[in-house]
Amino acid sequence: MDSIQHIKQPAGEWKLASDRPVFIQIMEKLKRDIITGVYGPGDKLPSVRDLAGEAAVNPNTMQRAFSELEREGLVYTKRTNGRFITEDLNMIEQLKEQMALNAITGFLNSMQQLGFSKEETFMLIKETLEEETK
Amino acid sequence: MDSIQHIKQPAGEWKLASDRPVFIQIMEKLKRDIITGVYGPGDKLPSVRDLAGEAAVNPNTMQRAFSELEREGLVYTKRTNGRFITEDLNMIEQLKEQMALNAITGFLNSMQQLGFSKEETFMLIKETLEEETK
DNA sequence: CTTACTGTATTATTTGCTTAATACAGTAGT
DNA sequence: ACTACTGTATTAAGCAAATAATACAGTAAG
Repeated sequence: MDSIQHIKQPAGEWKLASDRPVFIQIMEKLKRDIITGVYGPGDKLPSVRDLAGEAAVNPNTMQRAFSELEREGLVYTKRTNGRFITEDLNMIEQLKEQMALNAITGFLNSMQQLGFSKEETFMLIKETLEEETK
Repeated sequence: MDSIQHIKQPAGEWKLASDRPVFIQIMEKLKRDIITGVYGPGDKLPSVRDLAGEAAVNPNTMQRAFSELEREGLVYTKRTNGRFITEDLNMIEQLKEQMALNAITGFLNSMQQLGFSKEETFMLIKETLEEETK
């Protein structure tokens, strides 16, 4: 068994922008990966160094993102063994609902600030979705 | 006529977050104010110093926001006299459409990244709007 | 002309994010 | 036991954003 090593899915790209703190963008991506099941409950995560290399950031930056995620309870650490996704299914579900709610209210607020009424916003969304389905 | 001075609407609050560059947030707010008509085409804007005081930021930061807006053509400067909103109605309309499009596509992307289908997203928006109207 | 206001420019300092280069203690597999 | 891997900590450096304190030239109003 000389280490085929269960290579995990690259889990999408890491396209990190420079207009916001990188460690926050990393947190957001990892949250999405948890929500969408790229990483399942209890799964072991790649090491800080590996992920840092994959995302082309400094290990310290990746470490910081994980520290925050751990503070929020989404991952936990086995001392010198590795990091794992929480097994609290409820927490994951709540995370998904909360992020969706944030996206929705944020969007509606933005549109309101631009002067669009609820009806107008609704119609624009409807049209956009219909066009994309074509 | 001793200057009642046409005191403009405070144009909303300045709630600036610390997770993104302040000068960008200022630009966004001013764009919204242009779009929604808080500042009309050709209107004279308050001075850099006044706005900086109102927003509780350094005059340099406000100046930077304006420099960028001017680079984009949304405002223009009369040397030592003041700054004015563009009179190009077309440009303002395009700005509104582009910001709306950004909000919409950004939102739809976010929801997709969270694992929601177009149908689910549509239903969630619909429900949210219906609840708010109650 | 004088005064008070414009936008603009300059220099210095601080703060937060990121990178870099190490180092250390504990664990797993051989 | 040895080796390779964990997470973690430390120190130094660089960078961009923001603040602060000025200064200057042109305009408008008295």
